[in-house]
Amino acid sequence: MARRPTIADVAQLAGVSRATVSFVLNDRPGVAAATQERVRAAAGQLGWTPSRSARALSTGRARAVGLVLTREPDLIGTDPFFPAFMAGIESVISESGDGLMLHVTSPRNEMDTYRRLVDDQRVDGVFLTDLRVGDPRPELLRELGLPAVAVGADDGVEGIATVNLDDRPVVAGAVHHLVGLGHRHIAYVAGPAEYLHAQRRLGAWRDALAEAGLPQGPVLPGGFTAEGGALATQALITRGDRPTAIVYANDLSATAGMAVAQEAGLRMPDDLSVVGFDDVPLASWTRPSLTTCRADAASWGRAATRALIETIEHGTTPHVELDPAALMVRDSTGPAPARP
Amino acid sequence: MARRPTIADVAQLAGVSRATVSFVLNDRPGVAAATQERVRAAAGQLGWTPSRSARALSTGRARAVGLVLTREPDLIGTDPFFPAFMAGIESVISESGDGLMLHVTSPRNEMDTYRRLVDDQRVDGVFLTDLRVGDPRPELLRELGLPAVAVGADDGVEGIATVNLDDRPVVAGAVHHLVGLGHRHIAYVAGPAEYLHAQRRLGAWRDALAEAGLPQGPVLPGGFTAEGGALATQALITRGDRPTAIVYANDLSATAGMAVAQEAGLRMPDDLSVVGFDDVPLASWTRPSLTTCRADAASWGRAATRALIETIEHGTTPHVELDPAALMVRDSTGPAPARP
DNA sequence: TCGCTCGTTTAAACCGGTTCAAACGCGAGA
DNA sequence: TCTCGCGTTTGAACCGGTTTAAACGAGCGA
Repeated sequence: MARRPTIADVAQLAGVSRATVSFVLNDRPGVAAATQERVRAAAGQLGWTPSRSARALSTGRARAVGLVLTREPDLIGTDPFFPAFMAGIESVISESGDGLMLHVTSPRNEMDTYRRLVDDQRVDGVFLTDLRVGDPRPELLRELGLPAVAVGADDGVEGIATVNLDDRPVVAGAVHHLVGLGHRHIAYVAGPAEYLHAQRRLGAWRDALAEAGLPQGPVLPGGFTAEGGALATQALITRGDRPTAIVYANDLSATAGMAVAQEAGLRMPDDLSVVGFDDVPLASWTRPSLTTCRADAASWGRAATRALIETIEHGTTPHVELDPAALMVRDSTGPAPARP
Repeated sequence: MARRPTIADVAQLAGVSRATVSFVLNDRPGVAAATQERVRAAAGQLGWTPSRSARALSTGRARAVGLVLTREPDLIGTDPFFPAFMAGIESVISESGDGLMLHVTSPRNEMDTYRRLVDDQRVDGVFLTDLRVGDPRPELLRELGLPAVAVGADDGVEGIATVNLDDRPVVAGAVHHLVGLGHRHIAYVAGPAEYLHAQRRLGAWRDALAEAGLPQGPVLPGGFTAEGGALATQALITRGDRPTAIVYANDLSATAGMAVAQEAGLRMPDDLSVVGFDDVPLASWTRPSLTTCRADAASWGRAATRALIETIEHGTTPHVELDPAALMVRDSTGPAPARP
């Protein structure tokens, strides 16, 4: 009696068949207006909500999308992208009452996680983030037939929707900003080479320097981590030809780099200019505040979700290009020091 | 033909009934060893995975847990707790092949989100985080009959499992640390008063001061935000009786506070000592590095998940107490300045 | 009045599992 | 030889929806 009402209860109360109730629920044409009214009233009176599992079973759709967050356990929480990205996803799927299945996994288990996602049929599609060079996932998903949208990939991925934000303009903008301030010797602290987006940012930096007619500065790995940024910075500032500016692949590296430089007695931006990437919440509150690049992760999430839904429902694979990131100029960049 | 195999296919191949296959799948006793073997072989040969939705429909269990992340849209991403917490959840549920449904919502829509979670029967239980004073959610969930575990609540919540970490020892430890350094005038920049955990940290600070025989220092709201921390700090350092140490409710406020203090010409820790809370990844890379309190969010996630599963499966409501947070002493705290 | 549409409604099969009462086969005891 | 008991297996109902082909009934033209 405290049992949830089923479609049969509604049908009986409304004096129609279950099929009719189902038709009304899915507003299918061909049901008389008066009947619709009766069914709706009955459903309302009983407080009936159709059972997800039953619908999933007969329609074959889970009405949920999946996000796999692959990180080494100790790096979880260092990435400012995901919370906002997830908020963007949610804002779109909640319109249709769909859900988000989240899986946090380590790189070792990543492929298994995707396989299980498919086997379990718990999601109708997945987001593919942090694409890597030679990434096996697009192939795997196409093979398994699971709709997917690649986030931050240009449209090179065959048969998979993509949502991309071109980092090049903003990286170029950062370099121009530095060049305009008189910098001629600009270094780069890169993210892990396996990531496509890390590669693209590095390439953009290279191109921007070339375009400005400047020599390629040194490139050191920073691994997107604080420790990596610190080590790279240490190496850079103790070189014979110390750069006057460093562009970092993310804010975490940049902030750690600033700490190391300050420790070494360098003043910023007087002795050294620093540019980050991400615009983490703390970026405006470091000393000096950090000049960095801000991408709108929530709108990535929204766009990616719309593209994914389109793939799921119509089998099309749209390629969406987002508004470029913005350069947030703060106090960590300033005029290049006079040449000694 | 490219159709997924069903239990019927396995049954046919193994030469048994569907019921038998089901028994083997759920390792129910009463199936001859040889038969089990045949069924397993058949399932393996066909690559059969039972359909989640079908199981969900007949067992009434969704095999997933829900996490609702309630934040103002612009504060998403400032909280270091959740990613690690989610990783902890995942590490437990993935053992049993369960899933995590994530919902990011704003405070306005929070109750609706919980209701929908229940109506949809998409989860077997939920985590209740960020409990507030007079929180309506425990009552709602008990009423709706959805198993839940309250995270960071003492066992006052009737009929709901709790997982708690007592902040008091570490806050007391921080105060003792400051007192030992000679500080007598210690201020507090608090989190939003509606949160239970913010209240408890504040209370712990009060008690620790009282225990040390010191007067209550000023308490200002920081709202867990950088801006709030900055404003509060500004107010504190321009007071007549400027405190020599400030304890902040979280690292975000503390870091912004340090920036403001430095801006005002104060040196840390010489003129002012600062203590944060959370130990965000950047805490060791601010200048000076931040003395703060570290709780192990991943182990919260694990403990909370185990408690939730216990509630779901046995109807019991365990109350788990976690290891207290640890004080990470860094460079932002030092001897109190000599009284002018 | 008969036959035909056309709009509306429905019975029944189906999705792919779980579960329970009943049937089955076989060896032991009477 | 017959019965009983036990371990094993199964048929059939069930979970709560969706879907399709067919039935229904009212209106209309011939």
